[in-house]
Amino acid sequence: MEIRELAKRTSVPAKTIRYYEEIELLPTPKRKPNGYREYTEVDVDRLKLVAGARRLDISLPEVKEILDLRDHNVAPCGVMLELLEQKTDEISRRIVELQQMQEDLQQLYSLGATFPTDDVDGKNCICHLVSQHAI
Amino acid sequence: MEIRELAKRTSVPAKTIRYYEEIELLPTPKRKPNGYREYTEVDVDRLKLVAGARRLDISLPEVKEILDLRDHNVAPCGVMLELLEQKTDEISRRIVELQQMQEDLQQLYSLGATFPTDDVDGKNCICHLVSQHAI
DNA sequence: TCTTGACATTCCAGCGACTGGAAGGTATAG
DNA sequence: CTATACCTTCCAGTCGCTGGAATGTCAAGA
Repeated sequence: MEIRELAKRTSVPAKTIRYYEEIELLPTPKRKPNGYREYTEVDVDRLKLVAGARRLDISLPEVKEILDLRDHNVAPCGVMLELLEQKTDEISRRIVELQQMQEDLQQLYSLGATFPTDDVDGKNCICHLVSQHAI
Repeated sequence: MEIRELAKRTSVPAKTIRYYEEIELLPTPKRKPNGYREYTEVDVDRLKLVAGARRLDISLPEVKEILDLRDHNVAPCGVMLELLEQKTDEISRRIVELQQMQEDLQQLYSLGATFPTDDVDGKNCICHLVSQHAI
């Protein structure tokens, strides 16, 4: 199949597929006589793994690690499990961060909304509150 | 004051200050006879606003918009309030996304943990689950 | 006076994960 | 014959810095 069909079957844009090839995440495919890339079911499988992992916010270097194991006939399941656990932790932390930021934003908003909105950076301007918003 | 002190007083690295100048977020400062940048309290205030906004995940183009208003003696408070509200919404959405991802990860993990970890991409491999993990 | 070290300057390159666009080739349908 | 819908390559841009090289400046200590 040509790149367009691979793109369709994996929901990965053709542009992105070429990019993955460039960074050696996907092997250089065979070419048709006209120079077009030609893919097989194996490529579909491989790219589906990449796409699934990306949806789980697994980075491309991490995906590469998994694929490299598989390419050397080493089962990557153990590494994948570890990775998923690690991602879960990362995301938990990120959620906490965002919730904190959410609180900060809302607090500033409530306070700032009581101020006049025509103050060019006086002390009663929400901009002043933002300036003072420390770490 | 020199760049080092401005950096210290705003907790913004000197490198970042030069970068902000390059993208015209900060004005080109006066130079001392030796070519070193020289800053004043006005610069401290301006940079504090930038830093505060960045901590609230407000993008540099958005910060620029705010500063441009202020530079033209237009009170940016209204725009800032809108921005904070918008950021709150964005972050809410992001939190929901991450929570969904968290669930997905945990589900895959639990299921995958029951599989053998020596399967080179058979159907009983967590990698297979990841491949099938649709949007 | 010399040297050391801690600053300063500029410029260039890289991160991550694409995405857009230009310039050109190819295949197919009307 | 042309329109269109693909394909190809290559270069540049996004965002917000950050690192590093090469070079200059300044103050303090031996």
